[in-house]
Amino acid sequence: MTDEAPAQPDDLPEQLRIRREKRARLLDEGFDPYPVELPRTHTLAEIRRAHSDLPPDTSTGEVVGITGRVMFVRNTGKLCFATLVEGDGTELQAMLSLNNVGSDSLSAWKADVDLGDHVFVHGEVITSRRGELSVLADEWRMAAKSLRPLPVAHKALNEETRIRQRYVDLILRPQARDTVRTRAGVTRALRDSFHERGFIEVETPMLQTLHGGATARPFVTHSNAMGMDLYLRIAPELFLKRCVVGGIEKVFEINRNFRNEGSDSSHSPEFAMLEFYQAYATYDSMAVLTRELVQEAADAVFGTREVTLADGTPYDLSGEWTSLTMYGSLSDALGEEITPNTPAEALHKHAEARDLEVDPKLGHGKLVEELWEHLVGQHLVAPTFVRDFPVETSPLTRQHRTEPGVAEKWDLYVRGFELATGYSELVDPVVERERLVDQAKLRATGDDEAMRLDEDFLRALEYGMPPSGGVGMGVDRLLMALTGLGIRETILFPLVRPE
RNA sequence: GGGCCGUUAGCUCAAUUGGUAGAGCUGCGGACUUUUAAUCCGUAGGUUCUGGGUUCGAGCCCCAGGCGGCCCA
Repeated sequence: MTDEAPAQPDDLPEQLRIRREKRARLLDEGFDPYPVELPRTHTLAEIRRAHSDLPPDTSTGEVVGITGRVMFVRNTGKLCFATLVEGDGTELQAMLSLNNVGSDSLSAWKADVDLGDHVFVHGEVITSRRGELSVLADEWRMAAKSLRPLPVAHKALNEETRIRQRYVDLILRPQARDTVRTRAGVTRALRDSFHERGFIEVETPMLQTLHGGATARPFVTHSNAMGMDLYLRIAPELFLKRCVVGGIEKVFEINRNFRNEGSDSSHSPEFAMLEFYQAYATYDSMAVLTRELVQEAADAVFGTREVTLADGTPYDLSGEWTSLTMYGSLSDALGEEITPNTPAEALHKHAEARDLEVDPKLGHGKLVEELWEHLVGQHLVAPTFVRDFPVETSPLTRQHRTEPGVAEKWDLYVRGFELATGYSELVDPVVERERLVDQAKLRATGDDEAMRLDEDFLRALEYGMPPSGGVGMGVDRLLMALTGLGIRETILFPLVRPE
């Protein structure tokens, strides 16, 4: 007798112990609770499709073998009903009668089958007297015994359990299943849209010796073989630009980024990112392409650009989307003109006047963005492009062709959050080096989100990158925009602390 | 990082001022050959997140911690 022994069946909660006993009893009686193969002839959906309009109390003469998870059981003395469900949520009723399966088999059904078990049922397709399409069993077998009771099907599971045990969420909640399919439909639609336009999909490194392409803290890991630290990428940008240098003039990547930050309703430490670049495009043409991508995804998944969000409210993604400028809309919000020449002190006073706490060390560019986000961005509901950002916070973006002090960069806002960002890319290697040297200085003063100077990236630019447009769009956020769900619902298995 | 709220049976939730921890569903036993979250009768199920403290007595009050949610930075 040892204290360290793993939990014995006797120590388990009653309902878990009983299911283990049922499993053991099946084995004792010579029935495999987890058989390798079962003679399934039809999916439940196939039977529903083939017999969609049978009147009540009909016998079809068609004999089938079906499988499904038992979600409801209604046992009576000599006639048992069970609702079977398959993975996509299709339900079909199984009926087991004393006359057709015999008393031993019917008793075994009542004794051994629990909610959540996978079962195989062989029999004739019929409708019950109430008209329910059913398979009237002449034989049943356990397909996979479930050892854990399912949570009550008609009460909402709490959010933590839904995320920690997504498999249970998927079993119980149709919307959890729908979200998986919607997400797959969206990534497929994105790829289709790119392929139709002649873009090539690439996969660039996630393990990087130098992180770059965004301002964010990276996750650091270590390569034993190389004897050096490596970074999980915070963005694919610098590699995709190397692709454009190399002549892949329409290129995209859909893959994971990692940022060493906390999570909330719109942030996750790992998130799916779409980036795409096109030679001889500008931030104007890329804005059009971005809108088309979102609209085509809505078409493909929902068949409409006027989508319905999870809370039932409509959201219109159709037509042209409005544009405004960052400085212009911020000036309107403050009631005073703000330009790239407005001193940081004046911006700090505006922040103070509005009880917006900001780091006193922030310079002009970050202050403008903070103020704009707070006063304008988070209130934008309809899809809106906000254009022409401060140059100093946009180190990879080309200076505006006519407006001094701003960069040809837009952010796309949807329902108050940033969905995508687009640039006319900075391709002059000399200017790019100056910008990255400035970032390195910021880094030296303690800004650990500032960019690193990537000599190989600069070398690539020195070979000549054609004028290009580029866009990054959060795929999880695209799902949020289309469905109204939080980011932790759009990600199948979000990061959670261990229990 | 800060503030607030939550954490109780397999699941969803109660529990008055600090005084024997309850319900529904689930489970278990029984009845029932047309049910639809079947119904009816009976019955079991608890380290109240963890560790300290106050008290005659703590699910409840105090301290520290874990996990989660919301708001703020």
